[in-house]
Amino acid sequence: MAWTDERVEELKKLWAEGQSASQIAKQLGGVTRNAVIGKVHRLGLSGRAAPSRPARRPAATPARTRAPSQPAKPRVTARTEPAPAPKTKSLEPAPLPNGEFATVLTLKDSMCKWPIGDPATGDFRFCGRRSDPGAAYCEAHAQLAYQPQQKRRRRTSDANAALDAIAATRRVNF
DNA sequence: CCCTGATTCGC
DNA sequence: GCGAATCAGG
Repeated sequence: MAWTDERVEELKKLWAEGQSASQIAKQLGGVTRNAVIGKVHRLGLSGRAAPSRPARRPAATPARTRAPSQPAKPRVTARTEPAPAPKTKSLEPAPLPNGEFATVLTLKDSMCKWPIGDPATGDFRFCGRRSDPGAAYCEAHAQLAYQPQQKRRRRTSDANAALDAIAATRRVNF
């Protein structure tokens, strides 16, 4: 497509109306928005009302130095920090027989060993509820721990918190 | 990721 | 002169 007088006029009109380059390109057809922008600049009509974004330019930008041979653009994208903190919520409170919470020292074989809390911050204990001797967890936690593949499709936030706690425990004890 | 205009430069 | 590629930013 060539820039005939008519097309140029249409371009001027649409540009004056505040249409974006891509919109104009679409209406004119046969050209890309880049073509439109390029033409607009050549015609010397860049600035407009400001229908879209003002977006000020540093002007003196190193600009692009056409580098077809350039391997690739390193451009490091802001990295997201790993994990702030385990921060486990005690979804499953840890009741206790006497007045203390079950700790690694008081944990009995017949107690639920479901970890609760963050070992790193000290507020950590085990569920401690009754569990079948030899069984790792109480009935409630056993259900959380041993979920059928099918139902595990979507973990509950409780289960996730618990798993986090387990991971944290291992980090500390090993 | 969508979009915007701005710029450079091979054609 | 043209416009793809690229940039910088919303």
